[in-house]
Amino acid sequence: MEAVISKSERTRQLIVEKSAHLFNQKGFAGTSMQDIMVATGLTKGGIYGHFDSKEEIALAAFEHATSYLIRLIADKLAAHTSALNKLAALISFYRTYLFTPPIIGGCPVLNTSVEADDTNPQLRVNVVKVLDKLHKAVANIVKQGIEQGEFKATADAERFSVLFIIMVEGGIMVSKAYGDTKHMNIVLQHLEQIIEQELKV
Amino acid sequence: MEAVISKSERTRQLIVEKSAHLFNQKGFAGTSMQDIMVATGLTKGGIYGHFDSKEEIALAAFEHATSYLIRLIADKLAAHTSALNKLAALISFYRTYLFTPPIIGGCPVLNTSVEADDTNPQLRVNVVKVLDKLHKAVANIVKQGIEQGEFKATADAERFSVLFIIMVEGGIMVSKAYGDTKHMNIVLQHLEQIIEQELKV
DNA sequence: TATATTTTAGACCGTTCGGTCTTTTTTGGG
DNA sequence: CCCAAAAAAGACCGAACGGTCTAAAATATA
Repeated sequence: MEAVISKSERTRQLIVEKSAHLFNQKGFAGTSMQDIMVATGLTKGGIYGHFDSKEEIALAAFEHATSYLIRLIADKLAAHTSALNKLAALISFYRTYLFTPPIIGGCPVLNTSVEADDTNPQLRVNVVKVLDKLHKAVANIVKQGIEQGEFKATADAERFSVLFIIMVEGGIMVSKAYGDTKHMNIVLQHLEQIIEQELKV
Repeated sequence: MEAVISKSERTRQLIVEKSAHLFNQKGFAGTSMQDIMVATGLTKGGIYGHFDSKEEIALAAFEHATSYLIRLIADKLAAHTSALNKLAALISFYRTYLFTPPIIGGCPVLNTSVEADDTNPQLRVNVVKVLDKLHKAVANIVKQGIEQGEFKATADAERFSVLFIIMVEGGIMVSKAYGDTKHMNIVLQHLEQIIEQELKV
């Protein structure tokens, strides 16, 4: 039973994909329907046949961008069974993040959060949901590491996860501003140090 | 020789102050001249008599917001001579940051950086300049601490400063998204731990 | 291949955008 | 208090905004 993708569905995905990159670079307010028309090669009618508003496109684009990122990360993690290796894979993922960003324009969670937190409650809620997912994913790795005897029983999974996310997001922001991965590397190296000193048995 | 502030200068400052808050909450693209007109109580003519474009207002607003923040921080630091106390004052400053943000809408450096890095080269350059100032300020405290014998001679001032800025900015972003200072507190507590373990003699 | 249905084109809508310009008002030095 | 200079008002501009709607084209089913 192969999933037959209708023309409509393909067009919808095209709009979502192209918009995700636009919103990630120029923001919601900074992206016009004209931009989306040019990027997709569609006209107004072609776009509004699939979405009721620009806002609806933005929500779908954020969902697309973040679920894609989460899938990428999940794939990286699935390649390892050791918690230590999983964390190493995560760090390696973010080390190449700025060189080859999966979605152009940096981190959609960071970008959307900063733009939406004071202006778009719906998007803000969705940002929090993604942050929660990431948080649980990292914390679960640590918990698993404890169970597997790789990490100290006293290791604080929640705390490490919060530090991890904050450092990665902060690192992306600063490195992107400078256009230099130096800062990102420093922070990732520090995370490795925390793993070594605070987590590992 | 008292500085006599002309009417013109007072109006200009009003525009800059009000705009700084608007841009910090809604972003550059998300703030309209109409918004600025309402916030200042001025009309188009009154505003464009002082600035040539919305962009020029944004540049002045960013300069205003960041120099105000830097002044606030400098004041906090000036109250102490010990490097340890200076760092403690800095951490205390950011602990209350989210409760009582000096400029509504979070951190102007974070907000402007995220919006401008792909869209506004001029603003991006100014963001980097402010980040450099902050970086040097923090690094200098550590260097001073080394000279004063408070910190280990091997302490890496540059590295600590990078970590400090990244953690604070990341912490603001995440805490603001959640609407909860929990994450900010975790990261600040971790910074205290770094000071304790890596800097202090 | 005929045809009902779905999808897309693109003209069109009212509104708002950033910005200009002339007129009126306010300011402040003499 | 006068009056030249400075500042602010607000009507106005063309362009761009998000969104609608009908006609045309493409699609999918029988």
